[in-house]
Amino acid sequence: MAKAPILTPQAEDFPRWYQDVLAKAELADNGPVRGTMVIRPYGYGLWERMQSEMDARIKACGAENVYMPLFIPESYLRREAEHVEGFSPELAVVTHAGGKKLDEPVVVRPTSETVFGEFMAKWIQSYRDLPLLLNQWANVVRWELRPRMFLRTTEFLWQEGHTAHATRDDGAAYATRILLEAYQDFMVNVLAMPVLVGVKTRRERFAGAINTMACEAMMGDGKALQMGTSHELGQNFAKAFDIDFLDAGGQRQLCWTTSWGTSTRMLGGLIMCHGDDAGMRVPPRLAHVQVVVLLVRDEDGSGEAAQALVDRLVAAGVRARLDAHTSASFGRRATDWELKGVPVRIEVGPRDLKEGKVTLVRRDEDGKVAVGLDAVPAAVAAALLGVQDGLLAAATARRDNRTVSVGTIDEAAEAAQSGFARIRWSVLGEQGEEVLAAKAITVRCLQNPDGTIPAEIDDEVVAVVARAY
RNA sequence: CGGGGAGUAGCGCAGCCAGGUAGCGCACCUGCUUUGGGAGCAGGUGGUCGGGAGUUCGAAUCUCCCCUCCCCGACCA
Repeated sequence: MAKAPILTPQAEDFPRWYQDVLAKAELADNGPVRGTMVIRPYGYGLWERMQSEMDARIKACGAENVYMPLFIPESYLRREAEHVEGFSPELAVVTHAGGKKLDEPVVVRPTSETVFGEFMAKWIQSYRDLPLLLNQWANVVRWELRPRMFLRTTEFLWQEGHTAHATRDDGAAYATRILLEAYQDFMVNVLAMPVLVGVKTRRERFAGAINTMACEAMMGDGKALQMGTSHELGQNFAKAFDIDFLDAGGQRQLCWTTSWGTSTRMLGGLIMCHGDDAGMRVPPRLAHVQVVVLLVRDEDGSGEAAQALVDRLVAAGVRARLDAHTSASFGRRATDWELKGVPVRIEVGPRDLKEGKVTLVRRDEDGKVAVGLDAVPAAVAAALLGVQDGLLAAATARRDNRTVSVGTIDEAAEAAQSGFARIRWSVLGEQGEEVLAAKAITVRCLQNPDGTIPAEIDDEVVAVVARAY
């Protein structure tokens, strides 16, 4: 008798599939306040790995971590006109505290450009203080009208970097460096997501920025997800917060600032990029559980053998975990680990052990292979590399198969129903962008024909358009 | 805010029209048999039926008021 599928099949209802994965892989629950979420241990473990990998890359780019307060005076937001206009509709404002009405309302940070601006102004006096490269890991709140778990929640976790530079070129170079060396490198090499990089159109630009760059990924249903952004803020915030310095010639000058962020949204992107009808598929370099050793049944010393195998793998630097819950059936446990997307599973039972073997299964492929006990560490290492490459190759193939180059706006609208469309920006233009926006299609980024970030918007520049989350 | 639905066990739902003191599936607990692909059988735990008022001998069910949530449209990491 055919069993009902564990998850709603992707082809039947992709959003429903996504919700099913969140619940069945024990990633997150809805919080009690609309738009909030409770991140469960398995989901949070993935976020911690993301933090760890991203943090190392950010520090390699020279930035240091700080912590700024959750509460911001409302007046700060008002100092930068575009910024307040962009964010005021989604602010959470505290008007009462300590049992009385506050003289000045306090906003819960939606992002921290303003507080960083205020304090960078204090800390920067001389050109010798530049560049000032700061980052923080924090929660922020934006009162979203239509929340979606991980993708758009009222409160989310992120890192936000804020830097100040002596020249426009230096700021632009740093914003680009973060986008490429921290963000793109992490997304491609750890998350196995082949993100596109490019600049945003004026319509899609961050509130208060003079240039916004982004990493854009394609999800399993062909829609786009912005995975991270890096902004040149010009001198807008420097003007608003008096971030200035004395240059080598003793002249007072305004700084050029940047900001850049990636969030728990990446977790949603990871699920929708690699997941299949059996659940998540977590790339090994990210996975906090890279290998699960599944004890089939505890007989004839198989329990001890499984534990010894886990110990050997851990000693070899593999993030391995033992599943010895033999009170649950084999099939149930195998299914549960597949839902969680653990890259490699090793099945240990008396039948194979009798021949000195165990069974190895890759999450990204069908089929199992028998491996001699002594050969397990090498086989695991090879399998982990294989899954990492396999996931990136599959995501890249899908992105390329579902991206078409078109010559007209109508063709772009048609192509964006199932994937990405590439159209010359000189053909589309801001008017064409409005036409597509009416059909819920947006310009995800502008690129050079070879996929690099354009230094200037010339006739060669290509717009990548798609429906987006 | 505009339009459409729904609130009954942890989750998913039936019961409501034709009032009689709450039921099904999953989950959970106990026992036995199982365990190499979502176990089976038996027994069991768990609900002031979103809140309040009213009608009635009696309300999940009928009436009124309130609250909340979800889905579809305009913003966003």
